[in-house]
Amino acid sequence: MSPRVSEEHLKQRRASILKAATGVFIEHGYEKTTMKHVMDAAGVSRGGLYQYFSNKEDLFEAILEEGLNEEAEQSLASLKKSSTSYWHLLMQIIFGEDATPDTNMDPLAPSKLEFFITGRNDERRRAYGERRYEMGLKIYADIIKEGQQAGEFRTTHHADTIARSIITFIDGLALDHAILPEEKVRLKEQSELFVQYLNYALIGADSSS
Amino acid sequence: MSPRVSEEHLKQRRASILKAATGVFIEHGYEKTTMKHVMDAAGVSRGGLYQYFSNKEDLFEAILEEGLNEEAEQSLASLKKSSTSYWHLLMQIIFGEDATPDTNMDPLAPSKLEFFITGRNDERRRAYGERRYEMGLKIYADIIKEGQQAGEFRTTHHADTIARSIITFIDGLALDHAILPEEKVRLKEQSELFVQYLNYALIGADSSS
DNA sequence: AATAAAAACGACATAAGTGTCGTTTTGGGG
DNA sequence: CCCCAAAACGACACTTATGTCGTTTTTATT
Repeated sequence: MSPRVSEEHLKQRRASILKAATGVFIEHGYEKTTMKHVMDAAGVSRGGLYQYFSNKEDLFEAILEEGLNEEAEQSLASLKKSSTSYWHLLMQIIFGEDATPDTNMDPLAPSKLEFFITGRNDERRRAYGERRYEMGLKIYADIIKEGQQAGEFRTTHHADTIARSIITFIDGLALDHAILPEEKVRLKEQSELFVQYLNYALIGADSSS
Repeated sequence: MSPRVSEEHLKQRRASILKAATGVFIEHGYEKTTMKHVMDAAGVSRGGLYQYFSNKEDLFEAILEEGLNEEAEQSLASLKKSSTSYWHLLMQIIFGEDATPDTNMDPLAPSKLEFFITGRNDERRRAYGERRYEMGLKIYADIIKEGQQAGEFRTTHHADTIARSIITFIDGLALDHAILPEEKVRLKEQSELFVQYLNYALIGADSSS
């Protein structure tokens, strides 16, 4: 009675599968990728793959979960550097470290949209999507509320409504970006305009930065 | 040599299939519906169905095309009643006849999103999506430009960028609405906030209507 | 080295959907 | 009333993906 098998290097294998799978999902999208694709990309057999993940949905959720952890860390890190202002903090969370609209997007975003849209009639998937939405919503809403309490943001609008609008806008951009070629979306211009919008809703002045 | 078969009642059958298919797509979404579903819903045999539509994609595009015609008519009709103002016209096109944000959404919208997202790697589908995007864009952009030329709208922003943002916002709402339950999206509140901003961006005043 | 637990493998049985094609039915013209 | 083109049918062959399961290979412990 001793754990005769390998140790925590199961983690490595699992991670390697997850990494390969991520690449596959990025390339083919959620619906179109098959376990075969993942097997080939990860260099693992059918049985081997199923030992770690019982199906595609399970696999994809594992990837989502990973991303969630990273995000959580990052936003926490940002929060700690929030010395400047709530506005800057908000920009950081939306646009990343440099707090400025750029042309980068999560390459997995299209697959995520697929995952939730095509699964919208599935009880479980729907509930999962809602949980994630709530989490994202809370992050934005909390900051806005704090900013309002600190007097930095005006209280003309409900923090909640504005937070929802942020998500809606980001989702819209992700969607358009998934479907249309780079040139047609104009990520940067639209983001800048959106920042102005936020500035208008939160501060009221006309200088966005 | 005489057209021995039925006459324009082919149209009726085609229309009836299309109608049934629309219902199926609304219920199951694009990816999940099968030709079998449509066959059953339309009360037509496999061979019969394939006589009218060579596959699911063909079928769905036929539905899209139908909608496009209706839209074109409607927006044209609206255009003719544009006596009031460009602002009102814009609101009408975005929110429909009564020009006010409500809670209604195209029930087929989720399936449309699916169709274009899952097909984003398909040359043909992608091109089709882009064409539709351009069409929508043009409608908004033209009105905004006209409004600017007429002096009703200010020219602070490119009409094009604003038009793109309108589409992005609508897409975002459609996406969230597809995934989340009614209560969580807050269609109305979000739309009202967006309208306020549009008003601000196009006119500058703070009274939205 | 021996060994045993379990990790990895891959063939297989199953399931589901697709598009075709030969046959049957139908309806309008002769 | 007959006829035949084509409309409608539905069985079929094919394809593709899934998840399981008995077998083989590792690998850490003894």
